[in-house]
Amino acid sequence: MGNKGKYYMTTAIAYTSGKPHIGNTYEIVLADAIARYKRLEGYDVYFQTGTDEHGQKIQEKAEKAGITPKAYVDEVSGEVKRIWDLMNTSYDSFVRTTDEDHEKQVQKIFRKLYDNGDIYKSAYEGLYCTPCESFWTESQLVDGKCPDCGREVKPAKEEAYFFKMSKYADRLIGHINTHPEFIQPVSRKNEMMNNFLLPGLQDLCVSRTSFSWGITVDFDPKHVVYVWLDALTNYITKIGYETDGEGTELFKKNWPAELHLIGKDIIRFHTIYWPIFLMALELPLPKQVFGHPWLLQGGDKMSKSKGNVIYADDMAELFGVDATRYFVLHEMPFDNDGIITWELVIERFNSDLANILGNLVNRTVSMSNKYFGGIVTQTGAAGDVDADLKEVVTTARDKVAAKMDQLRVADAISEVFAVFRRCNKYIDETEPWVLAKDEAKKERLSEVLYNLTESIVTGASLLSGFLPETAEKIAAQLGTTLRGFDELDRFGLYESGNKVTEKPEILFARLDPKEILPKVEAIQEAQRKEFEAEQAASGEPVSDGAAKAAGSQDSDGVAEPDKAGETVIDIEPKKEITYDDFMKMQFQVGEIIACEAVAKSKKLLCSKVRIGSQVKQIVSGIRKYYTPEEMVGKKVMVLVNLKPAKMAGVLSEGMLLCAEDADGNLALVAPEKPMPSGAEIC
RNA sequence: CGCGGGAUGGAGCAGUCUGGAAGCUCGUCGGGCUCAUAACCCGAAGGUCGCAGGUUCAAAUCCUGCUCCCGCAACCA
Repeated sequence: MGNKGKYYMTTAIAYTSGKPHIGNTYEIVLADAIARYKRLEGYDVYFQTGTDEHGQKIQEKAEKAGITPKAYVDEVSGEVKRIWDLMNTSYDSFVRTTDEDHEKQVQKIFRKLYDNGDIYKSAYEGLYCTPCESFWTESQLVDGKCPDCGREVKPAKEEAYFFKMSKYADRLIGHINTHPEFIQPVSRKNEMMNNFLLPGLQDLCVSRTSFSWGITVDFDPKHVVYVWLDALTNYITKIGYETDGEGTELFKKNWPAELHLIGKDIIRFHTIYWPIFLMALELPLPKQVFGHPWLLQGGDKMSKSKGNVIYADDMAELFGVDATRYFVLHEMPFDNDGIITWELVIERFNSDLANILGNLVNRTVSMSNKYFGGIVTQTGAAGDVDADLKEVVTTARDKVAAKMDQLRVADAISEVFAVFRRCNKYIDETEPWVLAKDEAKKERLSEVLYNLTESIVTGASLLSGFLPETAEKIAAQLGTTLRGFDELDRFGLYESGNKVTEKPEILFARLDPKEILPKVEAIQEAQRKEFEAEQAASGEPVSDGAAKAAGSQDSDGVAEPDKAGETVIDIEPKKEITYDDFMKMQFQVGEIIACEAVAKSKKLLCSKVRIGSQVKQIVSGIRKYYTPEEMVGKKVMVLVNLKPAKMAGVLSEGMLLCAEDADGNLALVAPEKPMPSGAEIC
């Protein structure tokens, strides 16, 4: 295999806030398919992935679970790695941003940029939401309130370090314009240019003081390095970049990267901030950044509480690893989001893997055994249809290569299957079972089976980057090994007289949706239970909660639900309040005199509530649990003096109080004995 | 007017940049075949390319306006 040079590629590092679902897993499978393919082509590939483990969110999650942030990320990072390994991904390096060498180097990078004057100390001014501990800009606010929680924000100031983005903007614009391949797909390039670069870049805040779980700024320890300077730099630190030296051989060999593979949501950071950081460090820029689309769950948003999250390990258990890889690779279009449902997975499995591929291998091997005792011999007894078969087979490699060069992996895999489809057609055209009845046509029959076997070996070799295990299995069944890239445009390399396996193993047994879907239901049920258990666990006292939270993360999605505490749930305790705080809130009994669904919303009901002599309009997110009809006439507990707000365009002047269980099911709270409308609740 | 993405036969998508006979996979129906996992092969039906205008010899494709879905982004008063 000729060496075509080095190929350094990375994925985004996965944020360790929870177990990655199939949408997250897509990226690593896509990356692996590219890495394996590039190796097949003859590149010296270095493939890096890993986990991003710092930040406020993780600090909070760890606190909630009652464990240290490090223990929390160890757990989740392990889970990520487990799934990456399960999916048979051939990464060369799995990095963690909590690795000591990375942290050290990030500190040095931060200092270097500061010493160079690219980073300066200033203050972050903005509108601050105290409960959310977040800054917002004027434009992010919803109705002048925090977009996360809807509460009031107030102007605030936080000391922070900033990076002078504007200094490098012109250079970056120049680079993007002269390197049209830099941002892929190209539609993203325009988005970046028009929305961010051309209007003028704002300086980027690169430190935080509001939380501590991060890499400390060593010369100003109350700051931690904010995510982008921490996370993006893994691409250089973990191959051995040194701020004050040449770096390791690995670094010198591999930087700049050929490809950063990322989700479309973080294109901005990889095509604007990251290149600018590199310019500031006087390093060359990566060759290409590809922002892939997302794999979305059909219809509903994925949510653990609904039990409809699809995880790679559940899929692998039901369908196998290669089938899971096949689905995500095949179903994902190039620049639109893909859709995944269990039904679609079953359909694809049956139609492509079982029918077209598995059955082809099976029938071919069976015929060789039946007619020639498994011996495949090239006799030279050619037929009219052979030429077209050979044409399809020997040109497939370059078609796949053309698609892969554009990173159109789904199209590339379709090109491989075109070979298998052609083989099935070839069987029909040549009718081996007819040839077998005529002793005089024995040589032709042998040639037909040889051509088929040869074609399948080529197809399997092309498939090896996408479905590595299956490709190996096919080669083994045909009594041979997979071919190198240089051999794939030739025909007739299968050794004549070779013997195929006597007992062909079914590669993909057809699936009956009636059998699979109940299993899916069981998985979803287990997921809901697990979610409940986690909710319960996170409210537990610290000592107990730690064990439970860790344990639940360990599970593979079909964990036993927590059987204890059937009807009891604990929630996260809030801060103690004073009696005065309590007295600020006015609760009264209200009678619902009319109620209707809010047209623009799926969840909201709009009620007219009589409270004493006045009537208030109150919007509540309880449509799932109450019909408008059954609401009318109820006497319920109302928080009366809540500041009115608009929801889905409808004004709401108070709040109906509900009890909520771990699943989020709601029940209205009502006085236990009849009370008049307007009665104070105190 | 927050930003962005989408709307193409029953389902999922390509085609739109660079205008020039509506295509792919699945499903349905009909036929063929029996080596094979009720698989395979052939054929057919099925589409006002979201709506309304405009540009053009010609529009799914370009322009303008509109409607509906979705994401950013909320399991929500």
